[in-house]
Amino acid sequence: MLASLTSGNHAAVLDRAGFAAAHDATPLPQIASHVLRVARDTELYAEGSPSHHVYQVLAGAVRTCKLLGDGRRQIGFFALPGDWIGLDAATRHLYAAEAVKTTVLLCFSRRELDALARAEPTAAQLVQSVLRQGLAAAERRILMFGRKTAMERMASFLADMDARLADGRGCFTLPMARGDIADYLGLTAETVSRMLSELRRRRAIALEGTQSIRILDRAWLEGLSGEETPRYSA
Amino acid sequence: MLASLTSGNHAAVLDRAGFAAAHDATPLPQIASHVLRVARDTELYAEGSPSHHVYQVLAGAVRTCKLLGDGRRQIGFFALPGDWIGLDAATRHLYAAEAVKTTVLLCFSRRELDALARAEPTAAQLVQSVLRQGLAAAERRILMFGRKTAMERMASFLADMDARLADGRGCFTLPMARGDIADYLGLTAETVSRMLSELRRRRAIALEGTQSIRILDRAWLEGLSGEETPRYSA
DNA sequence: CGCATAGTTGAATTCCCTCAACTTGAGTGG
DNA sequence: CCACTCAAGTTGAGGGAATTCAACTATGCG
Repeated sequence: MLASLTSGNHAAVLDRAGFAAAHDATPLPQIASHVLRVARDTELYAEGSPSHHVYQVLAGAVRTCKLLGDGRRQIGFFALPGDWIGLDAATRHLYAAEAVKTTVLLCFSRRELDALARAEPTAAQLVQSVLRQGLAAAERRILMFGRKTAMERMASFLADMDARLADGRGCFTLPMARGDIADYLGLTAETVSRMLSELRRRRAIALEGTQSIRILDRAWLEGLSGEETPRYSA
Repeated sequence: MLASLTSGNHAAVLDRAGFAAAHDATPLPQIASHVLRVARDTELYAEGSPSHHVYQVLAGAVRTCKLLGDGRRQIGFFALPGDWIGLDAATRHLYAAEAVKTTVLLCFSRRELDALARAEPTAAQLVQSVLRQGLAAAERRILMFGRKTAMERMASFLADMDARLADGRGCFTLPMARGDIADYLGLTAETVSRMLSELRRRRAIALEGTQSIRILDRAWLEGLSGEETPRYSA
């Protein structure tokens, strides 16, 4: 069942021993799943490959990405613990999925999930909800790409990461490198570096090493990220 | 029922007379709907407003858009005949929706649609499929925004419009103005105009008036749009 | 400790935006 | 039907934000 998944990459399938504990994390305990541990830069599935499995991240981080002919790369999104991957594909994956660092995932059979969704309205609603959230995230990103400057993109990214992985005191460790952030934001690694330096100079953030970030001035950062047009307030 | 929808804009609600014919166009004949005719620039719903209705375009065109504080505008997508609008919102609309020109729509109650989706697996699957297609479109756009040049964006846009509204001989009439295209592609109206002129000079397209376009060299156009990395070919 | 990779900083370039002038075209009323 | 008007579109010149290219500095791993 996992042959197609493991072939061509270095994914290691854990046995069902370490399965029970992790299993509680998913709201779909009815159908079979495997826990998967994959190393940094391992490809979960290729761009354009048929969609046989769906994953939920338990630990680590995954990037979805797409390449243009000349090597330009775009990262679709970063999946962090709790996030789903591969649910968007109807039959084939538009983007590839790769582990940003050592990552643990739950792997579901797409066919079983579809069957469950047909039989169980609750499961169908879960799928619908995940899709809707993905669409909302994509739409926010479209605004960001179309109309935001490099600094505004950086601020939006940091605000997002702060919301998704901060410890409560505004501290978090980025799982991904500068180049990944650049390809996610539609910038270059140099520009990302410049923006981070600029933010540090203005005391909006503090950097410890290259991956650890502390948000010092969240209000200013969110102001920078541009969002603010509640024409509707009912 | 339609009070909340018509208040604050100039939408005119047609009576149920012209309803039967249009009704056949939707795959959801089980639940109540109204046919709506709205004038150019009419707002269907505002950015951030609660999501009470869902629409399907029968004729005309709708743009979804979002404004930043300083007036920068981003268009999310253009809904053409057959397309759904407002299904992406969980509770509130992220983007506003406005008619690009005189437009006829089918209007469904969100509550009824949700109820139907809960009761009828077929309806749930339709919703899921619309969401998935929307997500796929958004992901293509993310790639476009992140990594494509002005000319590549223009070529992608023309290829998309060609696929969605051409008459078979590569002729179609754009429903939207240059400024709308610009805000859709994350460019300025001037740049859109320059790219179109450039494409005409290179004999890739022919312009008749400002809205009518004929694709002359589809292959070259699609090459320009950048997509071409089938790493996977099974 | 030394090497390789990742990150930072600077200088020059490029692509697109801004601003401005001009042209086209659609709609209106004489 | 034509002239008028105003919005929309086109084209050019100049400027700015982000990229590219290159050098240098950290960082982490054997």
